[in-house]
Amino acid sequence: MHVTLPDGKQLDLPQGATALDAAKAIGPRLAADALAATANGDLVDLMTPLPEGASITLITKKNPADAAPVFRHSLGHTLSQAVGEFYGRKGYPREAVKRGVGPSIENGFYQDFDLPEPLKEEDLPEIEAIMREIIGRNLDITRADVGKAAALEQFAYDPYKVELISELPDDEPITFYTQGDYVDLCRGPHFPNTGRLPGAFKLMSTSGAYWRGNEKNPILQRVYGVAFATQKELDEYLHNLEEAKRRDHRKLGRELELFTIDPLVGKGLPLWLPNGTILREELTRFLREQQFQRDYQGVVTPNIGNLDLFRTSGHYQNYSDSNFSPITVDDEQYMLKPMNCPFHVRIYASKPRSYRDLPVRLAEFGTVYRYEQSGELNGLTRVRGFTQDDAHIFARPDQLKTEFLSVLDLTVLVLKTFGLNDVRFRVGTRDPESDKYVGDPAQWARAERQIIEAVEEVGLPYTVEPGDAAFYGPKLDFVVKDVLGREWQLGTIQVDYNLPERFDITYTGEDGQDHRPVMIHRAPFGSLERFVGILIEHYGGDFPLWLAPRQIMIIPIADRHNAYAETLASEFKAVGMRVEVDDSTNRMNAKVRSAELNKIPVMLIVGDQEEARREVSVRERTPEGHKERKGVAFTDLLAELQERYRTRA
RNA sequence: GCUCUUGUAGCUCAGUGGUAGAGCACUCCCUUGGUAAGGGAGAGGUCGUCAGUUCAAUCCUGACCAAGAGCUCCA
Repeated sequence: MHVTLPDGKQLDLPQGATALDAAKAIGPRLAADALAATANGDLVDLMTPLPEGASITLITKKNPADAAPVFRHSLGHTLSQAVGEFYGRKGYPREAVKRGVGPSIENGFYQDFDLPEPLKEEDLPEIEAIMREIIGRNLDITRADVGKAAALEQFAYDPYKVELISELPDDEPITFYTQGDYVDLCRGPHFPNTGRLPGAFKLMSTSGAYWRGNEKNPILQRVYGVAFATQKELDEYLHNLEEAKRRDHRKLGRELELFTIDPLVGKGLPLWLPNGTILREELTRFLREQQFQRDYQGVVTPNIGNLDLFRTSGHYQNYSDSNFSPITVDDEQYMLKPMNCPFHVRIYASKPRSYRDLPVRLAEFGTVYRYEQSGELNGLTRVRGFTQDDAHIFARPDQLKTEFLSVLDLTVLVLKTFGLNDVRFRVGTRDPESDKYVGDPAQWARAERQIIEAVEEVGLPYTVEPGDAAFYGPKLDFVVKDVLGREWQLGTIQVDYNLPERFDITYTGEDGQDHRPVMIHRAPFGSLERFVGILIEHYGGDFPLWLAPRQIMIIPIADRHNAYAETLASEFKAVGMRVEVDDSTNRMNAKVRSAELNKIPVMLIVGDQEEARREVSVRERTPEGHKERKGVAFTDLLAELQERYRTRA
């Protein structure tokens, strides 16, 4: 057989040769340094026969990060082996530890176990130490093909492995990987020797996980680890974790008094405190302005509606699991609204519509209620009652693409305003295999095509995810990366041919006949709760001036300056800015510290010098620390801050 | 919803089978100060809730409530 090397050279090798054979054929140094390889772009290990004619590259200790999924997988095995030894030392037989799956994942690996007694977090350092011992033993990792019968016999004690093996085809060989006395059923790939595994790993946590992810199955104990090619990367990762903790919106939400969640009110039902309410109001004001420019019309609809409304829309039938139970009043049933669209459809239907009226764009900051599983609730990012920046566009089919593009444009503008420049789009399309979708497949295909055309026109990266559509139509989700590189799903745009059908809404066309409009559902923020939660973490609580709940703190140096401070404050208030005077009996240093801790972006320090000349001394928070300007004329500063607020700079 | 962990003052957290402590925040007094903590005093808790064991429970047991991590889910 032959393989092709990166420089285009062909290499002749005996049949069944592995990447290690290829490396040896090139040179002994390379063979000694090799860790893994790629064949036709896929990661492979050094022990597996290469496919005939493959283009291969070798991964060596010079670029170990390229083999990250491989060493993470091998570390997973090493974890598995270490846990076996850990229970062995406690006196359990080796059969007592049963194993689920253990793949490599982003940044690390995990392994599921069925253990004779639960593993505690305190045990992790000891297990990690055993892992390092195993690495120190320099065990060769070998690969072997075994027949199905022999495989079943070898793992007879482990029902999970038996289940996995049973499902493999009868005629194909089953691969085992062995390191020392540890053997596991595994497809690979793996490192050639435990001694080559990087030391930059750490066991992080344990948790429960259902066998094969199905909640009807037994729960296994999962151990998570992170692993990198170098200590530097591991340190960076751990530092980012710390940073994420520091920015946690639940923590900042409490410290900055943005919101609270009170068990007496109900879980998943956040209370917006005065400071958080300012954030919300600034966001809605911003979006209202943008929507006004784009000819949206505001509407307001109630929080509950007749059950028949939701029967007609299909929400009652299709989402029965995640609706709040209906409320019976007199002889009628009502439901808390899980979506605003049925109400907007009825507003559309409230009068005859001409083709000249379309598109009709109805917008509402509408609060909806969904019964999320209690384990899913999380701060502001996953709640049971939330306000969508919702709008529904009723358009003629020929207007769909223009409207869709205009919505995309608005969305990109919104995200850029918050410095969320790293955006990708996810097109959720229908899974032809599934029957959860309603409507005509031809219409689906048309809508999917139009979405993809629109996204391509905008030129931003996108992926297509079959099976990710809503039941009534394809959708486009926006996924942004925040400053820490974490991905968040924000708003969504959905094309809907179904609801107009279900509610039988029409418009009169040029031809005098009734025609069916198409609907676009869209929410650039998604929900205000979630968006604010993400913004808190994105900014780490350091909001730009226009969003900051507390914009300006005036700090009199001594209390004889309080009156002057108050006159300045009233001028800021007159132009609608949020200002306070710190007239506490603290010293100035403590006042500065307090304003810093409260992340107030602008501090104005006023003493004798400032008062005499109607000046202020400005201290502003910056990402690097702070910036001071002394002897600034107050009228200039007022104009400057007012302009920054107005332009949302 | 499931598994595990946690629940002590507004916040962060010590602690004990004999009904509780620190720091910060808060209130008051002194201090009138120049860019991240001046000093002193005081107030503040049914130790998540309800049962049980015990002479005695914040501590042990159970149930419930809530939170956290993970799994499953997300129009």
